[in-house]
Amino acid sequence: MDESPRLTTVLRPVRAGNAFEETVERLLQAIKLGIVAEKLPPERELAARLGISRVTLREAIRALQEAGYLDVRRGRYGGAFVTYSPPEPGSEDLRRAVADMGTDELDDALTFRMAVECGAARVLATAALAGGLSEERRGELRRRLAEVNSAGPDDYRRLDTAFHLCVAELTGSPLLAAACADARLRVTDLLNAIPILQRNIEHAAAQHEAIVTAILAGDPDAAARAVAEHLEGTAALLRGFLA
Amino acid sequence: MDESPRLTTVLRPVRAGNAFEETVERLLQAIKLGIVAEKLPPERELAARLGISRVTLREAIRALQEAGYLDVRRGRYGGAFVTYSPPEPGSEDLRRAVADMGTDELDDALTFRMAVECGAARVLATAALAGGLSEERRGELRRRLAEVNSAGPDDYRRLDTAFHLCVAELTGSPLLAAACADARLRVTDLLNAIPILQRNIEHAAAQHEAIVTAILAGDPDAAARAVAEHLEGTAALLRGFLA
DNA sequence: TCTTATTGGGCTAGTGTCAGACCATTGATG
DNA sequence: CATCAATGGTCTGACACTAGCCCAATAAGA
Repeated sequence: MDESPRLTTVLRPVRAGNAFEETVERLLQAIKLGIVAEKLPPERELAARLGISRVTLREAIRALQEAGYLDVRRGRYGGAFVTYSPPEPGSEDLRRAVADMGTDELDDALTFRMAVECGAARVLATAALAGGLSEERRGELRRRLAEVNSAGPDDYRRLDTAFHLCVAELTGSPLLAAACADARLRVTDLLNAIPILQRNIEHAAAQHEAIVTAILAGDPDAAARAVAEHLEGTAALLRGFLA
Repeated sequence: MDESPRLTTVLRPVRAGNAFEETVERLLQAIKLGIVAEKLPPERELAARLGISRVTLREAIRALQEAGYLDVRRGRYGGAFVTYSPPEPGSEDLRRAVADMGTDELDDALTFRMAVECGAARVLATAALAGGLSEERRGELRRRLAEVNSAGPDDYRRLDTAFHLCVAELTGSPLLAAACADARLRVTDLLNAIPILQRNIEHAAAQHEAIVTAILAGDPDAAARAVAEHLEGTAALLRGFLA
């Protein structure tokens, strides 16, 4: 920090870029995270969701179409269909992705993710402790866990994302959910560049298990620790590519 | 959540409002938080910081001037001087502020703040544990603590804000610092509506002490617990005005 | 008293973004 | 085979925002 840290923290840019760029970014993230698996919502609805005009949205969609992420078809039952499958990763991709990002930005993203996800798990466990977690919500958490644990290599990233976001969303705080989604998005490209090894999946499964157990048991400290341990594995792997 | 939670989380609005509104909001927050104590930076510099044009910034400044928050003077050594002191709070103000916000939004803001601040404290304590916290940074934390503990009623809010933000900023993650600032901003009006009692200050001082002790000792769980306990006090007070 | 650097005040031309309306295409369904 | 609802494609007028430039005021310092 140059001068007064608080000043640069609060007097930071009010917008990240123009509406077009932000929209492209957002849609790309939704696609890469597998949140929109088949096709985007209709333009009119999507524009309303994103709080932008249809014109701007269409520009973004066209950009993604030209980049090969979408196939747009007209007429009833038409729409913007997702044509994207994560590329086969190689260590060269990862090195390039990390290099594109810069080490400062990477550290920032990883630290941010660590904080918000630990915080979310902690909040959720506290809610469970106080009896504020309905059986229905407990069930959803268990279901997401089972899904990611039984996932094959193709679905793994998507279901892993769904599991992590689920924890944040179950807190009932849209702000917190958005922060966790944002944190995840910032490392998506990096994660996609890491080969998915069966050994890693099994390792992660045990950690996911521990997270859910701690949350359902209403143990905030254990929940945060479990998340921290889980994320530290990924972080260490990524940071290893900086030397 | 209506349908797919993940969809509404990621496909949320890309911008909160127009540039003018966001700028007014941001400046107002900087003023109310006491981050700009005397006067704003020169228009040209401030516009660059906020990533907006000078025209838009000037509109925002004029709005704040007309609302009585700023006194703008021309010429060298001129500028936009802060003319604002937090009003004497009364319980009526608080009830109105809470009512203005709505209980869902309040819960959201409080949950979000709990998560990010606990997360930040946890991250910082972990860094301390790993020896990643220089003596200089430890000193700054202690200094902020001493400042807030020796503050009078007039300076209390400002120094309390500075202390909390300091924890987030010492993690070295701008994203995390911004999230904590944002979380704080969302409850500023409510906090300002609570009368500052000497008893509360002393109570908070002990909790601040516990937070710093846990962080410097490198105990992540204790640090998060201390923050949680501290914030829960405020949250309970605010939530009490909902019945 | 004069100079000068610094700061707010104001203007213009150009671009980005929006809301809303209307057109074109498609495929399921009667 | 004709209809029609849903969806993308296109246009227009209005407003928001920007970059860059120059002017006006002010107070410290020569």
